[in-house]
Amino acid sequence: MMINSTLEHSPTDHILILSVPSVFSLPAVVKSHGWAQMAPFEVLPEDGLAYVIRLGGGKVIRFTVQQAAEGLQVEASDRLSAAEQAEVGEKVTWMLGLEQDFSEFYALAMDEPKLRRMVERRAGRVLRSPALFEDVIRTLLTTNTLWRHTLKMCRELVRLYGDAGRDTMRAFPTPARLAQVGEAALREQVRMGYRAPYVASLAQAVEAGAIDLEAYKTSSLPTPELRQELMRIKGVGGYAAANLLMILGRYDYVPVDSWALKVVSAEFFGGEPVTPKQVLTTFERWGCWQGLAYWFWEWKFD
DNA sequence: GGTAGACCTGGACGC
DNA sequence: GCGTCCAGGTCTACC
Repeated sequence: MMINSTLEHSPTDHILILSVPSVFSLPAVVKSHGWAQMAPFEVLPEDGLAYVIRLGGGKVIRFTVQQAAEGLQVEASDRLSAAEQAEVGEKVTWMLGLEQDFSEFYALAMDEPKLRRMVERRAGRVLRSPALFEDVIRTLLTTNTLWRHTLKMCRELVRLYGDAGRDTMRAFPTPARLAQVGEAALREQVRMGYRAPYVASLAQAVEAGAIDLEAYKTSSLPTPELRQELMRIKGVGGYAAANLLMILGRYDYVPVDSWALKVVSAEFFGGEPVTPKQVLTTFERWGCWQGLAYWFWEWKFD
């Protein structure tokens, strides 16, 4: 797919400057959720970001992103051709959600004390992987396990099956590679457990062209229908679908997990146990922004 | 539409 | 060292 890149100029053949929206914060994107802790992402000092990417031509590079006075400075580990610079610019634009506008939500959120701080922090964008395939896999790895296990599975996936670049850098594995690796190896080497068949079958479907995840980025489907499409992927239930919809810039659903039950209980129900339905009802009033309102709510439980 | 049980891993805990 | 329990979403079968 094509994202309108905000590439402003390239001072050298490995440094790009991207223009950013007037309301934007790189630290807010980096801290938006746990993706920045997952390989091959890396959090840099002062909330910069590094990522190892496999470009369309197969070249594997590492790039860093830092917020600078003139915009975002993207520095690659290798010299890039003009086409590669454009590709990196396009990917970073998508990953940081530079095309998104939150002014409508901010206007509503400023009237809610529990959301005012996120507006002041210029938050709202959630960090994305360059390809939706990668975000679906990451999301599958977050389900039904502890965070440290999620991080371990992702790290092993990249270490064992990611394409190698210079030094020790490795990119996230391609669908083709994971399709070839297969379920048994994912189960035994990555310790994915019952998630292994889900990851293997998704990789095979993407590789065979049976599912076009990238098309979802620009899909004109209404959100409920897009949600149904996502939930046709084995292993993607209500929570995972809502999470992926947020990544796709659709905020009509709240990703209800055990944490949501806990914080909503503490915040709105005096600590009494709540059902997923009660969580959804609590944020219903935020309409097409309810996912964001939930995600950036200033929980007293935090 | 709602519910129960199985699916896995890895850490904590008791013996 | 071994066994048991628990946390964490989704799937499937069943009502």
